[in-house]
Amino acid sequence: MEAEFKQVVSVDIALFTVHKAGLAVLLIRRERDPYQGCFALPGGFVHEDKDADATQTARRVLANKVGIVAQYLEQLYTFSGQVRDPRGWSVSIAYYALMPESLLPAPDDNRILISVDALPELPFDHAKIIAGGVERLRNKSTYSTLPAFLLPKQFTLNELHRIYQQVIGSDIDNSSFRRRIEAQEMVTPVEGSMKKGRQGRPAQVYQLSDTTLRQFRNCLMLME
Amino acid sequence: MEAEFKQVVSVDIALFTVHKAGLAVLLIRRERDPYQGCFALPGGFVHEDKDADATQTARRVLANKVGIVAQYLEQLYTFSGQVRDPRGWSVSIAYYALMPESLLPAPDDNRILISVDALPELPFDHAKIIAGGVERLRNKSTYSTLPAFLLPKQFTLNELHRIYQQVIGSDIDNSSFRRRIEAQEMVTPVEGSMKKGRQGRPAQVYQLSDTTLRQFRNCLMLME
DNA sequence: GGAATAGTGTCTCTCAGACACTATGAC
DNA sequence: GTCATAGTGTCTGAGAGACACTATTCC
Repeated sequence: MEAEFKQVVSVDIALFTVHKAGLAVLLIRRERDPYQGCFALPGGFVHEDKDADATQTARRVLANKVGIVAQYLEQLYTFSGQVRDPRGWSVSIAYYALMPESLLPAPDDNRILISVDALPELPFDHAKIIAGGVERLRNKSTYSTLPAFLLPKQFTLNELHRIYQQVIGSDIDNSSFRRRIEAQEMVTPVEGSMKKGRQGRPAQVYQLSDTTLRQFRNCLMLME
Repeated sequence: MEAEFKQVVSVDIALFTVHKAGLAVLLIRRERDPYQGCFALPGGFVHEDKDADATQTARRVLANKVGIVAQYLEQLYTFSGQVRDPRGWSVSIAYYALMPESLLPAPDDNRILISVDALPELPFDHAKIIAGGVERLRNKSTYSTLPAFLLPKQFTLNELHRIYQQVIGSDIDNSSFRRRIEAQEMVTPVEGSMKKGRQGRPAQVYQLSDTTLRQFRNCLMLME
């Protein structure tokens, strides 16, 4: 009786990073049919026995297929229906994740970073997933420090400023940016830590404040 | 081989309306186990043969169990895992919907409206679904005309003002509110249509502008 | 000193909240 | 006229963009 209600459920993840001064997404070559050999988002089936919930599936896929633990992972939308997969009715729970490029394994023949402004044609709903992820990320960037997860844990304000501009794809006034970040106490200075570049004045090093990290965690907790 | 990957997938809907001057959600008495006889959100299994996708499942459930066509329906979050349902590993795609109270069937023994501030204990993840829906609705109310879907298609600005206040649960200055609504061209006046109350000056009748309706539709389309 | 990067001060314009005001109906 | 509801005008303060300015390092 219950068997007739069961569906194939998978998870797909748009992993974003900033690469070559712009927002990019990770694509991997598909090992199996359908679309074997094509580039697509990393994804996999939900396994009742291995995964406590779908978010764990997403973490398992990122660990196995990309070899990372994501700095930030958020559920995006669930796509479903008869036509999205040639194998028939299916459900895909889409996630997006953020990582600094420095913590990603080097791209190779089976794993590439592609600018979100120059995407090839993609199988399933993957183009929609990426578009939705970009929109959510850009939107959240206007009122939170989400792009900080595209940097290592410690960063300077100018690095954060640059990554914001690369995420939203347009310029932000540096002084307005600093005012906003500091007024909302989104970051805390790392005492005694200054970063020297090749030239110029050394910069104060910051990290996300406990308050900010707690907010991101609560925001996800509410839904899990 | 594929059978071991299949999951039970259902849809649950938090249907919001404004009732007794506050935001309320519809609960119906469960006809079957588990939790038979308890009040819970309307929901049902996805049927491959009847539903083109999960949003269609949501519409079918609202039609069958509540007898309505929702003015507004949006996917909220997908809950999954071993522990959320006593029958075992399951997936529930949660939606929220908005309706004017005047278009809902009268409450009875099996169908009640409960203030979101005075919820009883609820089965499954239903408390989380409602909390998530309330948060998304309140959040979207700060920058869109979403609460208009809690009113009939035509309304006066003061009716809209009242429903905003009831949704967010606090007062908004009337003149700021009108400025905002008119500046962003969210509504268009219905020519020659004035609404008389029992007393006082008659009010201009408005409806959501085509631009606004298109925006809501696009926002959903991106994800479907 | 100059070039490069980090960080600040200040002006202006816009917009939201507060709240006093006017307008038009029923009685 | 009063009461009730609809709708407007105006002041003020907070915040964003523009942009000129100072600060600290390497060479």
